[in-house]
Amino acid sequence: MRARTFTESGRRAQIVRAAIAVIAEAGYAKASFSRIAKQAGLSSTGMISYHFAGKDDLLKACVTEIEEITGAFMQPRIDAAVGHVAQLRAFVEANVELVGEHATELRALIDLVKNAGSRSDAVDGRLALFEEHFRTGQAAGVFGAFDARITALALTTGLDAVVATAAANVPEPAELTRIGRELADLYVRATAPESTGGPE
Amino acid sequence: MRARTFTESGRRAQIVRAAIAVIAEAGYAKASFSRIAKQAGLSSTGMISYHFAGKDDLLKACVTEIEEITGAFMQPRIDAAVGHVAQLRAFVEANVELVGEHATELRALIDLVKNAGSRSDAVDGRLALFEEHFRTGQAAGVFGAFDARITALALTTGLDAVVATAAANVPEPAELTRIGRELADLYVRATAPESTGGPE
Amino acid sequence: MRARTFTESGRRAQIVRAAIAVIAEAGYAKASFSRIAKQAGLSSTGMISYHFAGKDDLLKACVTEIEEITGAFMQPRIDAAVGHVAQLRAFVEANVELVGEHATELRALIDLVKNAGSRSDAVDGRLALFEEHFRTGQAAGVFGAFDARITALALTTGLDAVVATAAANVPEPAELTRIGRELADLYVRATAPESTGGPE
Amino acid sequence: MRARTFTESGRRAQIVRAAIAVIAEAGYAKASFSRIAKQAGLSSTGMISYHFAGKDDLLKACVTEIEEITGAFMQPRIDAAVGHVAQLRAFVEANVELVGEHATELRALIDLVKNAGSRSDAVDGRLALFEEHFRTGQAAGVFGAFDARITALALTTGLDAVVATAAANVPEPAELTRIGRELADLYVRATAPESTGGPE
DNA sequence: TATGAATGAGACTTCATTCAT
DNA sequence: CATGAATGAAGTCTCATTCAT
Repeated sequence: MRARTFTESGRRAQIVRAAIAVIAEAGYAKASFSRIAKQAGLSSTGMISYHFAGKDDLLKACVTEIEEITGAFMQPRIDAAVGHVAQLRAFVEANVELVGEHATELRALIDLVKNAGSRSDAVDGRLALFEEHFRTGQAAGVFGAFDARITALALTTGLDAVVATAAANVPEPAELTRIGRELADLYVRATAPESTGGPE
Repeated sequence: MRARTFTESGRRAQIVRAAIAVIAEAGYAKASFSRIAKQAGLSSTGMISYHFAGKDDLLKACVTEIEEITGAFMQPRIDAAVGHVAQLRAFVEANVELVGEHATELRALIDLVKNAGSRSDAVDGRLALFEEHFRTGQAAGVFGAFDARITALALTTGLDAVVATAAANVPEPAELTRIGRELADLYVRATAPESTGGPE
Repeated sequence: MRARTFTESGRRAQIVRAAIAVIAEAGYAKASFSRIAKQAGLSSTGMISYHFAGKDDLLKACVTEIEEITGAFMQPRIDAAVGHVAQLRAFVEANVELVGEHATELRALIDLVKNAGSRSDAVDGRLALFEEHFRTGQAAGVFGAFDARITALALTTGLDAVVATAAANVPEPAELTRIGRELADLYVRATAPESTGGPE
Repeated sequence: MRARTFTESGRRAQIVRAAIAVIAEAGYAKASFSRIAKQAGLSSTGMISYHFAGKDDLLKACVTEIEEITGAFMQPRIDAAVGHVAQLRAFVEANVELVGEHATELRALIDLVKNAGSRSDAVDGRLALFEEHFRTGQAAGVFGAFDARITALALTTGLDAVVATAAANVPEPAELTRIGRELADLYVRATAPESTGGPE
């Protein structure tokens, strides 16, 4: 059985899932109404226009759907972590771990966000979240004195790339766990306070 | 007169430059032969098909052209640096600095790579370069024991995002320099050996 | 509550009134079942198809509805006039006066008749009425020796144009009265006997 | 050989003529790119989009084309007339006479103007021309004291209706001449000064 | 080389109508 | 009666590509 979030139901949800599948497999550029209709088992593209105001509307619904799925997976794990560093690590590891369960959705989401143009509240939100997280952590003394915005940008996009690569060719669960730990280590190192062990 | 690399000449080069301009300004999705022809001052798209085997061929030529331009700027700066860490820093700083001189080309390149699908020799090459650089640096003891491939992937894409953001809204030269230094610092921290930092 | 003629009732009448409103506001070409359903507060176009055999059927019902409304207004005024000339004048003045009370319906009617194609019993009827009126008036010596058909055609359509113009931007009642009088004067002049003004 | 005005040439003109034919025969509403392409012997509607910026552009070109044709016929006849009354008569008669040579174009033009929405410079121009003609004629004492605007509106649209009717079922040339004379008589009567018929 | 014309496919959207519930 | 879904056709428009000149 497919996962289904509470915001969608019936044909509308079916179309959204078909769109996600097409975007994940064929890419954003090839995700035409024709392909999506075929994937959804619909006889015409008119049905999509019937359920959605336009292509943007459908794509937004896809993003919303995926974010609900990913949020349901990641949020508890992030909330379970205590402290700024642990939460950073939890976010990274949860995101990579997610590849094991929702590779298709993640591939679609990343492609959607890449080609979002302007309408990317989601990415902007995450970026702002990271930036704010860094700032409060810096105030608490658990992060170094780096530029919060630049760092947030570099680390979130780097995370996306690792996730995308993993999603394109899903590895074993153990390897996935290792990748998440590696990346989290990297980010923890990158954001650690200067203090003692600073070489060079 | 615009810089002209040795691989392109005459109309072909003119079309490539027009394509780069269109991609940078209107985005990959809107970069049709029509727009490119108009930008190039051509009265028909036929000339583009005459000079290029197809759209892919033209886009590849764009990537090649941009890489030569960026390479000419970055390579000397990288070569001037001595040691693995310094070269990593030089690469990052040069890439950010490049925004000041070739924002258009960088915007186009990033859009091109985003929508590359599979055929991204350039990105794969840079990724392999970073990975190899990390491995030899690790052997030399100047980098930590991280996973070279994952780290290369995260850091190169993070760098791209920072460059793209800067290119989309080019800041003052001084600010550009600061951003490069910040990012380089971040990456050096992220890749540094754990405890007794061994210099080189 | 809106006026309701005896031929229509319930949902059917509601749809007809919605259609009239849409045609008047958005124009014949934009009067799709979707728009009409929305205007009628219906959630689906299915109800329209249920109540009407097809689009033509609905449009005919609109014409009928409007004609009853306009007839109820104009007929008493025409009947009150005595003599061919006075009746001509009464028709013209009543029609223009009608703009003050049923501009929406008149705008819709004119648009409907314009795009009638062939099935315009209403217009044909009025044309025949005028023609016959002119003929009997000529026999009575109160009209000149003009061609009744050509004159009827030119005057009825000219009247429509004046009404349409007034309905599109409804003027003050006094101005409306003046326009009606002006136009009636014009038509009386145009149809008067040549030399010795024939009384009646 | 078909008439061809100097503003159009080649395929563009061919498409315009096809569009005019389709509008005249099938009506404005049915004049889709598909029908026009078929009429023009084109294999696809893309060709129309290639030559015209959009449907509006094509329709405007049709109007322009027809106006050149009609203008070439009518203008000399109007210019040959001396005096306001004679020119009014010349305009009416020339317009009706035109049915004998360009019925198709006239039917198309009338349908185009009817569905013009806003972009009807042509009709507005003619209306203004009539209105101004009436005003100057009134100042010269050859027209009565009627409202120039209302009269212009009623007479021009009445003329259109007579022309459209004739064009839909073209009568013999002699009958055409008679219709023109009848209508001109009507209009001259309608606009004549009240009492002492002052000629010119 | 260069042009302009032509093609055929495919894009998104809207429409009137039908039908099961 | 009423709804919402579904259909299939047709609409305008853009695209990459080809070809004769």
